[in-house]
Amino acid sequence: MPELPEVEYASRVLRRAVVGRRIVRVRVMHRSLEARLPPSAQRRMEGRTVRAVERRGKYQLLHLDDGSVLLAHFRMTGDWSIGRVRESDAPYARAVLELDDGTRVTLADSRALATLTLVDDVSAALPVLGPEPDDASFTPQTLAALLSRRRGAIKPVLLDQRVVAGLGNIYAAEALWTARISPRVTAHSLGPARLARLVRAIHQVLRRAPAARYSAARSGSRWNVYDREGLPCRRCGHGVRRIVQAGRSTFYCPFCQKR
DNA sequence: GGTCGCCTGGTA
DNA sequence: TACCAGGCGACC
Repeated sequence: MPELPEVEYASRVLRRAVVGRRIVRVRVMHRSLEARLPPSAQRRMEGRTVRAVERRGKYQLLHLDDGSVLLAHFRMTGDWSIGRVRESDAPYARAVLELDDGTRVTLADSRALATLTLVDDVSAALPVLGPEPDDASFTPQTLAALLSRRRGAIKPVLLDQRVVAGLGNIYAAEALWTARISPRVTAHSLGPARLARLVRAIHQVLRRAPAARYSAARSGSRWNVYDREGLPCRRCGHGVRRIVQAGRSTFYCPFCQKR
């Protein structure tokens, strides 16, 4: 999935295409999606007008005019493809919204892990999410409070959406590199100075993230540590290491990211 | 906390 | 052929 900057960009693309438009037809072309968005929900969406599009963490919320909300989550490989109803389906099309102006919004998702759910009560349906990284409430102090009882390594903790909403595997690694903090440090052991660096680093890596998809450029050249195993650290030249934490790859510089 | 499963595709 | 992948929820 895309992480926060990509989802933010996708939600803007979606907003431009759908707000004020009426959904005339819904199609679901993949079994696992069909289970989450059954024909009854598809029928219910047809004829509804999209009032607004919001983003919360990596979720996109399409507010419909009957009060229901379509929750979209891209997981690893989802994305919107905006086209016209008369065109042939986009590659990896898993679901389609056809709009009254002839626009076709496609959920394109090679791995088919993305989810669409129609809900009446968003707060009941959404998991608890931490602050948005750009929210004023995301500070070294509030982060310290959230980490105070976390005895695990900081990197997997940063992926916990209850701590901060929207960070994923790439930008968690990038932020720790920027803050010169080892991904293996126990979360609650970080003091005020390092927490301040971490908050600043999270802001910085997200702000500098390109809006479009990762695939737009080659990996290894666009990040400071992510996907750079064995390559020299861009800061100190020491070899970047890859370890596995909570089943996910972590890339870091064992020399200049301190424990 | 860690591990697995969900799905499918790209790459070594 | 095997391993890896931007996420996350269920399970121990």
